[in-house]
Amino acid sequence: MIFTAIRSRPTLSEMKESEAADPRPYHHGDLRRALVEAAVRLVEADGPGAMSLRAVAREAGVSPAAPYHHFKDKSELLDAVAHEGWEKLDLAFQTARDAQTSPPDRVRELGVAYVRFAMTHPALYRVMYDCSRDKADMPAHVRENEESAYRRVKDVLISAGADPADEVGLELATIACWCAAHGLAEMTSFRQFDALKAELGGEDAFLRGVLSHVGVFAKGLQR
Amino acid sequence: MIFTAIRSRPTLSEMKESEAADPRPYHHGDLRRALVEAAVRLVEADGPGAMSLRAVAREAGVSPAAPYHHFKDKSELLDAVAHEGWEKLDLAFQTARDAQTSPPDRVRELGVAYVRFAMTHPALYRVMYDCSRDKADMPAHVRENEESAYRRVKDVLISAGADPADEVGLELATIACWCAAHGLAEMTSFRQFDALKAELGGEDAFLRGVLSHVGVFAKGLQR
DNA sequence: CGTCTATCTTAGCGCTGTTCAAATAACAGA
DNA sequence: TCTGTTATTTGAACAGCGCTAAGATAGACG
Repeated sequence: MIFTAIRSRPTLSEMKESEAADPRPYHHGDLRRALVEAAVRLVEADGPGAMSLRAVAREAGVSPAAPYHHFKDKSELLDAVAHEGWEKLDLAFQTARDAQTSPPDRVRELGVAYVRFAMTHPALYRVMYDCSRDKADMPAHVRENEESAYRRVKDVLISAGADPADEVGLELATIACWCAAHGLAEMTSFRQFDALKAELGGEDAFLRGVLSHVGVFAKGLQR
Repeated sequence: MIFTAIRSRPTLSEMKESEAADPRPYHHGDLRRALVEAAVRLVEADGPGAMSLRAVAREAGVSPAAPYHHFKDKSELLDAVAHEGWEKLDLAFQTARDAQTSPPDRVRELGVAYVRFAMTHPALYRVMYDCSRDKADMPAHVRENEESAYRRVKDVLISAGADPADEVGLELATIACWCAAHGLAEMTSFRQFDALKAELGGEDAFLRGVLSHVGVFAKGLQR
């Protein structure tokens, strides 16, 4: 068997003492994890379109049918990829929030961090949004991460002076934040703006320039 | 031949007196047009993912290979679909611009019209953006329409009081407008916000509430 | 009328997502 | 340690996809 050669991984008994997290790694060790990692690798390398289930299986060194015992669908695998993405985004958010900046600036820098994330992981970012958009029946764990990032924006807004009592206003402001950042994230890749970026002296200046038109980014919160 | 039965269309000689626009309609009448229309129909009906070239050919009543004499690629057909979309959007913009509203409100209403378009034609809207995003080598006619819509936003901003001399500022404001509207367009489909929409008394109120956080939408232009 | 060219078809390649029965590896209990 | 059960993986197969190549056909043009 080719397989025993590939699997230079811990056996079940060995795994149990290191990390007994997931149900049970069998033949492969932890194929589910391996598949997600391979998928992320392929998506980031060649774009979401190039990520076929068969290619992922190939990358992981298993047969084309193997993934179907860990994901009912291709879309379920993509959900897992998106999940990974939301976790990375949340990490970027934490870093931005903890940076040494005044609360109002912190709001804007959160926006910049968001857009920067989208630019650093464009394909992953696209998968994240396609997953969120396509399904009314969004899987719980994706929704969870998405809401966690959403809440983080809201928290920064509050710390920047938003009134937590004005629930509706706060909600609208958070959405406006997110909309502007998401919109900007999808636009920055357009070559059209290269000249403008140069004129402003770099990409960050461009981002800040656009975001400063959004009230909450520009001057904290006052409705 | 099945074919002669399907073709109850003007022959070449008949066409020449009505509209001699495109190179030459041969066997089918004007297959190129028929394919684009079929494609738009399929996209709007079943989403962009369901639009296969073969399905389009089937819908138009021709063989799977026929489209390749009018489009070198599937992506080229999608470009044509996107083109159709940008034209529709531009039409919606004209209507919004000509409505009886004060210039500052006109800016916001342009945003609302944009988002409404995206909600009315969600699949078409997605095709439009996927086309714009995917290619650095965006086909000229798509880019053209895109820029026409972009310019329309800028014009409304000027008519609302923006300083045409401040080119950079105007550009940034236009982009901010577009970003917020595009971001909002992609978010409104999220079920998450249904409660909030209800609380605000409808979708339009929700849209205006979010857009009012963007400086240019809220109060015309002052930088 | 014959020739020519654009248009369309038929057939086929390799790829995809997905299903199914059969094989295999790990575990549980004797 | 052997046995049966179950989770995991494979191999083969299906329909559908984008796309190509070669041949048929219909209209345009001399």
